[in-house]
Amino acid sequence: MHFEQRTVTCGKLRPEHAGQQVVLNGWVNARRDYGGIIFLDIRDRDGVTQAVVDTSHRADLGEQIREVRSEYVIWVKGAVRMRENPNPNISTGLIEILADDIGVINPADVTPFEIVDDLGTNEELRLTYRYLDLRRPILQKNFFTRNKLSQITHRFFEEEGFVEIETPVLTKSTPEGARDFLVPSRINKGRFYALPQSPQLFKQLLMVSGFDKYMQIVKCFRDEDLRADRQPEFTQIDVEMSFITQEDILGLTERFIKKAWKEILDYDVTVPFLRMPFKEALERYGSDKPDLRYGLELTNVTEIARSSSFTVFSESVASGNVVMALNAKGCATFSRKQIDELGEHAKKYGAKGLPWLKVSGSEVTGSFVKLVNDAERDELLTAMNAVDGDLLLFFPGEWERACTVAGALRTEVAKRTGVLASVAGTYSFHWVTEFPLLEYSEEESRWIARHHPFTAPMIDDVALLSVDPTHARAIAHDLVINGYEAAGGSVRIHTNDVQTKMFDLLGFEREDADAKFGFLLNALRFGAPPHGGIAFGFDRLVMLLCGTDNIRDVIAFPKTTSGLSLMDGCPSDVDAQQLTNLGIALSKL
RNA sequence: GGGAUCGUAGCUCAGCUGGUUAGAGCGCUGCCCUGUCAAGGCAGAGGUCGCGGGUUCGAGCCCCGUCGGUCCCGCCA
Repeated sequence: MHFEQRTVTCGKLRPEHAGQQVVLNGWVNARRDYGGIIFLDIRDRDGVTQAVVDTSHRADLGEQIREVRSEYVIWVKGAVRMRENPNPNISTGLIEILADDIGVINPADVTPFEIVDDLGTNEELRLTYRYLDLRRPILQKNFFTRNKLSQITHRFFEEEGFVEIETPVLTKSTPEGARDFLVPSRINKGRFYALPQSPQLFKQLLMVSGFDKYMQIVKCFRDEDLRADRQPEFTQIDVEMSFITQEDILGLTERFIKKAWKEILDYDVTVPFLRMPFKEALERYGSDKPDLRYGLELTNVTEIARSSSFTVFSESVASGNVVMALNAKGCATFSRKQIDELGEHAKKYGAKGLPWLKVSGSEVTGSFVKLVNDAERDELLTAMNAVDGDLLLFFPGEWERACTVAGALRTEVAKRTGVLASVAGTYSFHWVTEFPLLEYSEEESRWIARHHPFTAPMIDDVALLSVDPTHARAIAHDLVINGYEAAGGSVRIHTNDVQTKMFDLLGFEREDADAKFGFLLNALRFGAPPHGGIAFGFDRLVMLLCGTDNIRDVIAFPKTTSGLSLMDGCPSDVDAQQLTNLGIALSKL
């Protein structure tokens, strides 16, 4: 079809262009037809410009655009002129194009949903027609932000002396950590590549090679269940550096985040970030990635509970557990039903119940108020700074579990009371450090690495490894932004003997460790420099910068929470011949 | 692996304790209209109530199964 090529995009024209002859190309955003005069809003990625077809100006044009409807691709030629009635809502609202000529480049069927920003359409349909969903300006904006962060990242790390090196996508399956996506090998039947969960070992090997400072914006793959902020394939900014201490990694990260927030949001980030040991984060906020934009801190009331006449408390403490507590400020107005809902929420996180007290005027009521004497009751109130109107929630249980449940309720209370909404548009950045190196897996009856098995223990805690591994801390660091784990990393083990010891501790037989990680253990024998690094969740950073809590809003073609792509229908069946070539037979499902 | 919730017109939804011909707004189609930008007026088309089975005289509604979306727990070194 004939079309005249644009001379300008749809967001550029301003009053100073009045009188100029221009050509626009784009999609019809809206048609407003008055018979003798027809308005067409033309949209491209740059904006929207109004074109006017005036039949008193060109009598034939009305017929020419008779069929033109929303989402037709058209061209319009005409002169820029000032509007009689300006539209303050769009950047080109002061001007319009008086059409001298106009033509259809490509017609469009009626779209399954309207291409507007405030769309109520369900995500299922949007993902099926993702290419139409992506026409919406609000979504396009996210991808311009994503691109901007990508460019800033490359620029920043290059200026800091980093070299970007690509690591393999077809790699070796490793037993620790997330489930791998497997790729069958045709040439080596019965054997499989794994898609990388992260380039962890490769970047460490690059340090052994002497590249000193490596970075990569890289796709990673984890075959685990999805969430609002988790996709099976996602993008990381992967960073590793040599001859450094943890301080160097934290400092570098702070400079990077400060630059990104400044350039994209013109937001001044204060550095250095607050640092909080893992234990403190759990104890005060009930999470290893707490949202510090608001308070609502927890209180540990274990010592008061120890001698409580409320046996749920005293027996919990007697068995070595704790009692954590949350003062839900101003929530005494919650109905019995609302408190029950909080109880249900607590149960999801493994709580058995949710003891509570309510302070209304001089009266204290609650689920266990009759079981404790006034002195103990007042002691609890004092410890928690309770005043009239407060609702107090209690969480007896094993320390980490109790803290986690309390933390989940802290978030829930912040949501319900509007505290969370009140901090929208603000940011809190902090480090969580001193993570436990190991945790005991009841399921596997062995120690497993909390971060990963290549994380170095804190110098002070090396001696603990052989006597009290539970309390050994790692030189690890998570960057938390608004309650999201935005980045995580560590200083790595760089000697063969410590790495061997670590594998011993994790219950690997020597032969087994050699078979799985022998290449790393070998590399550490040939002069590995001390090194460490960090990996940023690129998609999550973009989410935060775009102000969305849905990771699918910043990934062009995402999967649903069951791992399907509704648009192209993957994963899909394959031909029997393909399976034969790979030496694969499917068992009955 | 588990829990919650949703699926009715192209879209967003309503549809009572099961009861005649399943409704509304937007969109769509046609006509009218020269200053709108959520245009307006008039008229009209459009439904296998996700799918399969069951209960019942009768099912959008109840039961069982199944597919799919979303959110969460487990999981995510």
